[in-house]
Amino acid sequence: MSSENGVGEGGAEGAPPEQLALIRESVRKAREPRAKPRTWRGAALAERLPVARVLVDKGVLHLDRYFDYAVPADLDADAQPGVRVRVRFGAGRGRVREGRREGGGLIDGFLIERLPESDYSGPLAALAQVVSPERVLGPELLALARAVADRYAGSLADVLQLAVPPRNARAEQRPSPAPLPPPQRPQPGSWSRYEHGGAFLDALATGASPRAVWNALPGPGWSDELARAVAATLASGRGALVVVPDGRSAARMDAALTALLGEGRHALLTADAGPEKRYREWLAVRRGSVRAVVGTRAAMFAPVQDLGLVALWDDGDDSHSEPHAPQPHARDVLLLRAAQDGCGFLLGGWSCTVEAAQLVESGWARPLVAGREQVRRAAPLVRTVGDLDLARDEAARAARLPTLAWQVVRDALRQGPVLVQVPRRGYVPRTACARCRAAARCRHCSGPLEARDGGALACGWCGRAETDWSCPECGSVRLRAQVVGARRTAEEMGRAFPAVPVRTSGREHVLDTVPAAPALVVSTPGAEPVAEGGYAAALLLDGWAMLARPDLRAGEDALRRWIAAAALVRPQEAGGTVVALAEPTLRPVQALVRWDPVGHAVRELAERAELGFPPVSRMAAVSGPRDAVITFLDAVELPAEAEVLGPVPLPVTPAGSPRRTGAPPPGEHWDRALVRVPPGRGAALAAALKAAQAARMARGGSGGAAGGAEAVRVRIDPPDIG
DNA sequence: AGCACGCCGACT
DNA sequence: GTCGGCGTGCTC
Repeated sequence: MSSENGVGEGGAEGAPPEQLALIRESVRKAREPRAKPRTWRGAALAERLPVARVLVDKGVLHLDRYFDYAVPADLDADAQPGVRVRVRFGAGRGRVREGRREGGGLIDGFLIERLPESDYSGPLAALAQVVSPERVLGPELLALARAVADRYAGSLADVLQLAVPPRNARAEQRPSPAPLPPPQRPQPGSWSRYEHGGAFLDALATGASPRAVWNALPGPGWSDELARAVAATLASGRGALVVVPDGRSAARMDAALTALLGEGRHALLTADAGPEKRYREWLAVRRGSVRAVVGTRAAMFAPVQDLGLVALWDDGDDSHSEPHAPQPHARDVLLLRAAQDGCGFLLGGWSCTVEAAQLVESGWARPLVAGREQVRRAAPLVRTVGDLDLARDEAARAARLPTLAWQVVRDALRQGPVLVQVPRRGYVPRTACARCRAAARCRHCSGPLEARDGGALACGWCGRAETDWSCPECGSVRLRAQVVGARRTAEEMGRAFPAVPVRTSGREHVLDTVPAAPALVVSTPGAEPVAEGGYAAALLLDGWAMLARPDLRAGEDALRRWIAAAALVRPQEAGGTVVALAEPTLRPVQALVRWDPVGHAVRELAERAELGFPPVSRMAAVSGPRDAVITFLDAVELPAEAEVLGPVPLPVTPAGSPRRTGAPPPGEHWDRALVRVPPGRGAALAAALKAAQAARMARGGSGGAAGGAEAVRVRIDPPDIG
């Protein structure tokens, strides 16, 4: 103490400033030995590899790096790479109490690796605890999580929270069953309906890693076909992973796999199993007891050993998009896995997304499709009712149901159940051409035009006003915001066919299946029950509502939902008919009539490339209070080719409305800017945004999600961008 | 987010 | 000469 004072004062009086700084520096140095023993002095350290590199489980970006801890001798055996640990973290420099340095509270982390020494110059704190010796985080999963974090400008800790389920001691105690030997390779089954179906299975069975975009034929065959792809992969001695959008399709896959391979060869990872069961299944996969996995979104990270195939069903379903930070999409996570592990890849659905088309277009994946003859045999007859038909249809005005629709339903009800697809509430379109219903777009950046307060028209992306709009498709200068009362129509349908039972399936009550008996089954998109023997007919009532949405995906989404309903209808040769209330001149409607979702996706892709839309270019959204967004954009060192659109005000969330991820907190005024980069620059964009985010966190900006007024949210691949 | 550090003004 | 304000930066 007195020596400190002596050094500080004796030389400081009247000394020039540089010398003062020098003296302060030496004071600091003089103190170091007391506050920082160079090696940790508590219990004895592990003899070999006494340093543990730890990922501290805090999602904050500037903490997205490893910290070194000393390994006490008594934890040496358990402290292996991949285990969960607890460490003291935070609390500034820490205090010295009873000869030990103590930091702040205990927090969780993962032990990444053991090292002979640390490159950290300070003293190391000791691992406080090895939570359990179970090595949950293997090198492959770590590398995947790292890649996902980079791809989405997020933190490794956030991704690991999605990838590794919470620990459950009881599940860990139970030993997993012994692995079964590989099964026989399966027969091709209905894969023979596809042009290269048999070859695809052969490739998997012989240990190759084919990559395909599979346009599945309508009907119930898909789950058995996917199961055969899994079986072929298992037969090669490798593991397989199938991700499906919801619990119902997971249950179908579960049944198909059990039918083909029996019990015990696959794990089912879905959200509705309890935490213990879920962790037990996950552990069985991680330990190598089970080589095949079927599951919903979270299963995309399942640590399948020696992965030979990743498969995704219906990638256009938005439940494949993870709502938690950094909001990765199952398709992209599986793409990263395929790239990392060099495994097979299968992207399948009845319809086709633009992203799927891009994988084929770029040559990365091969198309796996059926010939026209097979399509004709499997698909129902599709008929449309457009404006012209309605105008000529006197009866429709009285009954509020087009004559054609009424006739088809009446006839079909003699043969079996009829599906009626009605739009979900909340599909409120913005602006579209009043004549041809093409979405109204900004002439500068092709963003969606929105009606502002007072009726002025402005771009939802770049904010530029539009005073002189005319439709580029048909030249009309009139706009409209369309509203459809299809729900009412569906109710009235029940009255139109009073002798027939009406069943409904929607958000609250989702029916899984309906019997083959005649019935009207009214359902919102995505909740359609499967009918035993197929529906005799389907009526699609949501044409305008879906197509007039300002979303980039409006056409693709509408087509996907129509096809999802129509695929449950019997083939045309068995009398199956679909009536769509939609303008037959519109592109998605034509694609439905011709049953050509792939052609539709390919044309959409070409258009997106031309307009600079994702997925051909990559976009990121930056949202938050206007000033924060502007400051942030000022600070980011964007790649040279990046283009910033906006910021523009986001709609204010009304108080009491359901909380949506990405939406501003109720009552707050937020802005959003979009940043767009050309193909190939996505990684650079993500890196730049992440760096800027980390910098602003460190600079005393308040934390991310925790209600900080200054924080901005960064989202790569924002959905609903207009 | 915490929390300790350090550099400034008011006080016994 | 010492106490305590808050602004700044680190957490192995």
